[in-house]
Amino acid sequence: MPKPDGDPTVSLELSVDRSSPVPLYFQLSQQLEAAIEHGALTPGSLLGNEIELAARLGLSRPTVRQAIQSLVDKGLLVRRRGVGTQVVHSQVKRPLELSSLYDDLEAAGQRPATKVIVNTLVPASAEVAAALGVAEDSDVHRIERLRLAHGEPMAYLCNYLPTDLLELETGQLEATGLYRMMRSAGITLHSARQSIGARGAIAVEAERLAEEEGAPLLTMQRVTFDDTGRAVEFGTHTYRPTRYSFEFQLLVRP
Amino acid sequence: MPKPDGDPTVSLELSVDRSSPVPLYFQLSQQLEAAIEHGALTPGSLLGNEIELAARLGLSRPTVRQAIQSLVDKGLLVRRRGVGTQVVHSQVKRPLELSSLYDDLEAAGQRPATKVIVNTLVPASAEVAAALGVAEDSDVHRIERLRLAHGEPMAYLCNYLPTDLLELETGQLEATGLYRMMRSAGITLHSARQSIGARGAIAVEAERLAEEEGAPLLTMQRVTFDDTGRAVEFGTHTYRPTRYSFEFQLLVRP
DNA sequence: AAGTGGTCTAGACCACTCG
DNA sequence: GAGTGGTCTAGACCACTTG
Repeated sequence: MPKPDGDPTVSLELSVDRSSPVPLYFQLSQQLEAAIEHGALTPGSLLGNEIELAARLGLSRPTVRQAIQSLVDKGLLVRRRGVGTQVVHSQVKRPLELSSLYDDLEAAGQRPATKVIVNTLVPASAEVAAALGVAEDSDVHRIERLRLAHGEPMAYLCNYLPTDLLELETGQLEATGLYRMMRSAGITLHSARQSIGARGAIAVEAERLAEEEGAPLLTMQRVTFDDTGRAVEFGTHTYRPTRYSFEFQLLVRP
Repeated sequence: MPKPDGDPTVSLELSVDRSSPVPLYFQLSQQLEAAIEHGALTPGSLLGNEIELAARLGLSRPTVRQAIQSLVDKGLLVRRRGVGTQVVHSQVKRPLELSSLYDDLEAAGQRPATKVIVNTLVPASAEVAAALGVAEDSDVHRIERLRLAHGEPMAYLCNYLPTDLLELETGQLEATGLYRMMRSAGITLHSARQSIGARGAIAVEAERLAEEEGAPLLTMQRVTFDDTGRAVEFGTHTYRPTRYSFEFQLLVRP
């Protein structure tokens, strides 16, 4: 009698606090995620059916489904009709979900060291104006930062921002990071349009990054939008490929 | 009396077919997406409240919510409590969602021309064995392909696959593409772990891509997993950065 | 105060998978 | 045939935003 994979029962300590302001489905999904993360729910194991799980927790089935669905969307669980819900077993799960690509978005500037080289207002070039959706030659913030790791330059970041969004203090930029500052200013980030490429370093880039002219560089351009569709940031970044690469996990949409 | 933005009413032809096997929420989300795409729902316009929409269509509110939620997940709509549901206005919406990164996953090989250079079995190296989760020196498929655009080489793709998954006919590979073949073989793709970087071309790479030695190349490595967590493909790709870059849209998770 | 989305319930029937 | 997830209903109360 071959078991499907792992343990079909769930003898897990799950409970919800109805007096908490945290939604019930969210409490459940957090507990399940934690159980997966620290191994209480092993890869391939079945979760037990939704009805029984709902009964055990005193929840309705839709609430339990909502919790499970959020983990399916994260790629941690897989549902199969007629079979059940299983924990995905993918090698190296945790550390790879939020990696550099998103990390840049989430915690830009959080790295060991970031040095602000330029923080000024400039008239928008045609390219910048088009990206940010502002008038050409109107003033925009221009920030240039050097990111260091272990004392070595890793990346050179050049960003443009509209002037009416937030204050950009150099000290805070180095301590807090750009994206965190935008969030604190009440900006709700929604999406970003990215382009990743490569090219040989021109003289000034080579000097900034302690490379030689013509050395391969990894490049990234990004325009970030808030939830009203307004462009809130345009960035042109160059990375030393020996020190940095983009690593991330991609979920295939069903 | 300043309107929030756009038209707060929805005078749209929406209807569902209850005799169809297509789920009601999916019928609705498709119609809404189509309306957004061809401009019937303009960016910034409000969708009208869920209750009224449900009543108008003869659906329950949860069903309408499910339809709306799927479009929120795609980044096409934004919900604000106390306000309503609005169409996001982001510049260039359609063509950028499925771009090269996913395109590679979805339709690899669909490009103007793909030439299969190598299609053979080889013993797995340590790196390949680790990526695919097979024993070292056990046989694996090795495929090398040259991708051309307008007669010029654009990328060189080297892929490894376990032997027990599918047949790999060279003709079909050139006509259909690797990912399509995997799907046809009943493999449900789930996620991929990617790494994008850059480096100078070594001699053999330079020759393949008609570049010079040391020229900057864009590189991508990927391991793809099916929904059981099994590694189904490992690929090492090199791109000519003057002909190819990775472009994609990133949604910020709430 | 009115209107919106956010959450939740307690059922129901169906489609699919598997033994 | 038994068990699973997939879909759907008709309500309910709450939290938040806005005028």
